[in-house]
Amino acid sequence: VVLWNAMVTGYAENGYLLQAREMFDRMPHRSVVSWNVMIGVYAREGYVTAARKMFDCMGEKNMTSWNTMLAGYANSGHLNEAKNFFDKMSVRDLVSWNTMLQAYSKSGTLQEAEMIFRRMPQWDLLSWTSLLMAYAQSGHLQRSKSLFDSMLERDLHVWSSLLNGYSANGDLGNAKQIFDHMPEWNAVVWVSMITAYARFGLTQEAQLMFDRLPERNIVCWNALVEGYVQKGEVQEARRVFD
RNA sequence: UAAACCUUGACUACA
Repeated sequence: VVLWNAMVTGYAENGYLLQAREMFDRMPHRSVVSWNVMIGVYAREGYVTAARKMFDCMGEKNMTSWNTMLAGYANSGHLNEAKNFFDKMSVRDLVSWNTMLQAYSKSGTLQEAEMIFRRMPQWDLLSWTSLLMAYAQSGHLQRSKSLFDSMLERDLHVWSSLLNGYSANGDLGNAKQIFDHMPEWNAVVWVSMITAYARFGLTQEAQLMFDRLPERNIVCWNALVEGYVQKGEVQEARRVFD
């Protein structure tokens, strides 16, 4: 059964939704995980209704089944369904709470996010990061900063969320400072920084950043080109593009 | 048997 599950997952991850389903149907025996996989697959591909059907059809459910379905609603923008579903859950673990918290953070409803955060029985790094994100995205930069300062554990996601709050709100000075104080960098934070410069017209700063990039992926290039385009420096954009 | 399969977090654009 484990091997079958792995196969189904493998098909789905490579975009072969139909083959995944066919595999699932052909399985001689299905475990809870098999059903969970299919629910996740459908939800991720945007077929939330199909996912829900599977969820209702399956017999024994575990925590992951509920969380997968919840995430399906949350990540496809069905915030109300997510909330209803969440309220119906008789048992909620940290993942359930984090999923709901992130859904609210992403949707910019800061108050709901805070409410969830307060109601949670426990927190982990993801919970704190999500709240930080909620503050950052809604422009409450001082709050995100003090939250950051109170955090003992900080991984790249935490740094990146803080940085992105500054850059998205045009506080380039602080963004740069955070960037310079980071213990390590990856493509995401570079792009965040480049985008910020580009968006606010500092194309030469963006270019400088870009030149310092250790590794460049397509997203980095897009960010730089976009900056030139927005400023109307079409020939520069073209140069980069070529 | 804390060994193999499933669920939650950061960046650009496009859609």
